[in-house]
Amino acid sequence: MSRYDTKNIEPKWQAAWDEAQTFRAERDESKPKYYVLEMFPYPSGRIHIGHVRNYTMGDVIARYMRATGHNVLHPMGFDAFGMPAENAAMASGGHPKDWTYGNIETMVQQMKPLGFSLDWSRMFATCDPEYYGQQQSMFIDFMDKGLVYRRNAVVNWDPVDMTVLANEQVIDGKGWRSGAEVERRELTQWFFKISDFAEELLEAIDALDDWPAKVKLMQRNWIGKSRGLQFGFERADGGEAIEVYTTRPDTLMGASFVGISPDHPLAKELAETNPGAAAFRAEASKGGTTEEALEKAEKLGFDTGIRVRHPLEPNWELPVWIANFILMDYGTGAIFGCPAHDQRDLDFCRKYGLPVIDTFVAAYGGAPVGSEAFVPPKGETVRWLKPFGWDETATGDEAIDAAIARAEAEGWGRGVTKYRLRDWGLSRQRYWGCPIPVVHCADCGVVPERKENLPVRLPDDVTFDVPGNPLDRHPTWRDVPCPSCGKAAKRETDTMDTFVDSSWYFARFTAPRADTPTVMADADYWMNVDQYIGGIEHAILHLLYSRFFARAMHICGHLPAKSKEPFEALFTQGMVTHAAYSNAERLDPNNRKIYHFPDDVQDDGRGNYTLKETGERINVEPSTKMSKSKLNVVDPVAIIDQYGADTARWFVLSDSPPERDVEWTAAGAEAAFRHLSRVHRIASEIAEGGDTGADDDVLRKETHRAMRDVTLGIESFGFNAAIAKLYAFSNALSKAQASNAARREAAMTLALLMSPMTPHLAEDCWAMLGGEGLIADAPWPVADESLLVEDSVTLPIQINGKRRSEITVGKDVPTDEVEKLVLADDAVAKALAGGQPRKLIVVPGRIVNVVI
RNA sequence: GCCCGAGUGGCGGAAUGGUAGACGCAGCGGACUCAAAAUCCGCCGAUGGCAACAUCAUGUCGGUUCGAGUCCGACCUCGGGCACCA
Repeated sequence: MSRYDTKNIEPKWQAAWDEAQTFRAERDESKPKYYVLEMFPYPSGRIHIGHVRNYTMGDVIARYMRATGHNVLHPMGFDAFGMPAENAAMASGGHPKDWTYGNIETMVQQMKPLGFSLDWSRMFATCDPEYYGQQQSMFIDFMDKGLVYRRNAVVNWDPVDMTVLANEQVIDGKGWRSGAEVERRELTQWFFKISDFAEELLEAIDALDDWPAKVKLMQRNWIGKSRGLQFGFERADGGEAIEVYTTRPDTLMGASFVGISPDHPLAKELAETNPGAAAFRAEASKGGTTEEALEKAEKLGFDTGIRVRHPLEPNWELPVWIANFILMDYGTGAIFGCPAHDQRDLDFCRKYGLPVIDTFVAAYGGAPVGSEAFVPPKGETVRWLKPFGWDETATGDEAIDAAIARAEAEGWGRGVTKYRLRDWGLSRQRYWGCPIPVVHCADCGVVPERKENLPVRLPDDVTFDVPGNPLDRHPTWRDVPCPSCGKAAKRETDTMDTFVDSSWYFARFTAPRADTPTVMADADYWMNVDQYIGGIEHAILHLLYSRFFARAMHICGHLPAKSKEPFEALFTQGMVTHAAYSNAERLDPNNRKIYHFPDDVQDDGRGNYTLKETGERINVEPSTKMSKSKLNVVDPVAIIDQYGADTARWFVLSDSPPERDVEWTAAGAEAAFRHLSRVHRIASEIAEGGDTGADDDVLRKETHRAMRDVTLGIESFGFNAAIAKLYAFSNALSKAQASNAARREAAMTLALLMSPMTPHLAEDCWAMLGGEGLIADAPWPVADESLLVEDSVTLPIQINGKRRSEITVGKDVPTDEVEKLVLADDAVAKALAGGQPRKLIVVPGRIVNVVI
């Protein structure tokens, strides 16, 4: 009998697939195409067990689709630009390019033993000049179509290192290296006009039938369409009116101040002459730029002394405050505050002694606002104290419409639709990214590079010994002639956000070596991505940017119209977690937890854990996100070495539903290996021949049920459920009392059904059992419906909703027959005690409920 | 702070509004063995009971329904995102 020797089996079948070029994707009009894509990895240095899970899911789909007659495209690449490469260069002195390509090489070598059905011939990295050069070419196309512009925007500025910081480099408002308090500073930056597409991106979500509802909801909320009133507050001093936007114009009679952003033009103007305003602006500029930082910061205000007139009551004057919580990017950068119906405004008014005016109360028994603002849903009917154009009782929505109607009728305001979605700032003041292909000329202004000069390559001779962007201080790269007039000019030194790189890689995979961004015939054949798989953390930005990019590419002729929504179906998978073990007896000198490697911890079998070396007690933190600092990272390379790739693949799919997190456990991996060994043993026993009985029909029914259940599991992304059925089928097969022919047929079916998950094992079993050719080329088994039909069905009987008995009836017994049988049942008769049921519910084929 | 999810035995989880706990892990018992490993067989939510069985049980509290893990409302805890991490 042959042994389940993964170190021999797995490389053997990988070589066989390579030899036959099984997974090479070529256009073939005779078959339906299927494009399956997993979000490509960042080349961090080693593959992670989370990658194994992500790519295994994609591989199951890819292999299943191949088996069901599709021409499958399943490519792989690397999202290779980004900060870690520069950080590594700063930390250990190498070059980001060497670091990145070295990591890619390592990761490819780690991925190949996993046996994914990838077309490696299409691989690229976004830092390849052949890729980013095409991206630069598209950037110029986007410029031509008016999809790109420059304006000022705020960045995190480290005043000590004199450099721009990413949000993750700002820790508690301070620069990660310098420790200096971060400032918000304006810089001229490049933007994509994604906001022009806000309505289209919102509406098109409705048609994304195979996207998770939660992702669609998050995107809708992110785009944030709102209807409100825009109007100007006339200034008492005759200065220029202050335009405000509000989604609650119905609360106008409760206004107690007008607030403007510290970045509002009026605030800037005041700061020039008013030292108090200047000081407040400086104070408000401290801290990071994230919305979270702004929201959580203490709400501060500065009374400008300016007064404005209330639009409905000209004698009513409101103070104008500069407030640090008002965003210049949203609406007009100015609001009116209504403390009675907005908690933030209420806190602000209580703090600065501004009045609180109720405009509506609950429909019945409403009390005035105290320390909590009254903010009912807009659809709820409330009683108005100060209506202006609607009834005393009305909903918020009705009042909002009426307020807008009155403002428009009287000519002092207009209803407008706004979106929360802001334009996409793509400038990064960093080296390791795609250079923005423009030149700044004193005479011609901003001039795009000539396409024949693309790619604008990153220079190799750079150093990272001082903070800041090396491109800025690289004279021979930076100083170039103007592409238009030829005079001395300077290259743009900003590079592109790495989200740009990942916003079109899926399209590039359809023609990865082309000397244009895409080739229409290839894009038209392979697009769209039929199944996209990745982490929920990309639910908003990456996916929204990609949806925008696909539209922009279509406008520039790089994608067909059907690809405006490039991802037909989306699946968001969970993380792989692992218990972390922290020392329960001591902390490190900084009062932080001390973690230990799983191998250094021992378990007494009763839930008590100790450190092997010292016997110290250990706290187990289950299901913890893997991280180097917690020493709970599982290395796929070690798992493959110990158990083989198929065990790793099987385990990451088996233990949890794919959209949820899965916890890696050593015992679970061991169990997976034992099961795969068992399947191999069963197949090899059957291959040796011999009958165990004559119940062929029983086994055949089991076999076809397995076909149905596993197929359903794969198609619905219920991989864990499919695997549970495969366990059950394996058990049935090993116990089957049947002829060798029937067992061989069942075992071959088992191999076929397992082949998407454990392809090497499946090939080996297939070969042992006399299967023809590669199982990777074999068609998917289809269940025979006639073998799935059950002759009789067991119905549970509930009495008042609690299960009390059951009856078994033929599958076609009519409902009135079932009722009679139920009433004759001992438990039912006893419960009825001679009386009649109040109600008798028969759900055919499912359940019976007797209501007494 | 705002937006979106998730909570079921000792553990991972299963369950088109219809028998809660499939399948796996751990544990317990047994077979095989000189012994062990491997393998095979059985038991396995809690409480009470010899048992039949009964009661409780899907984060908490309420609601809809003949029937709720599943639908609705509120809350608690954990996780993802918040526009320069990828």
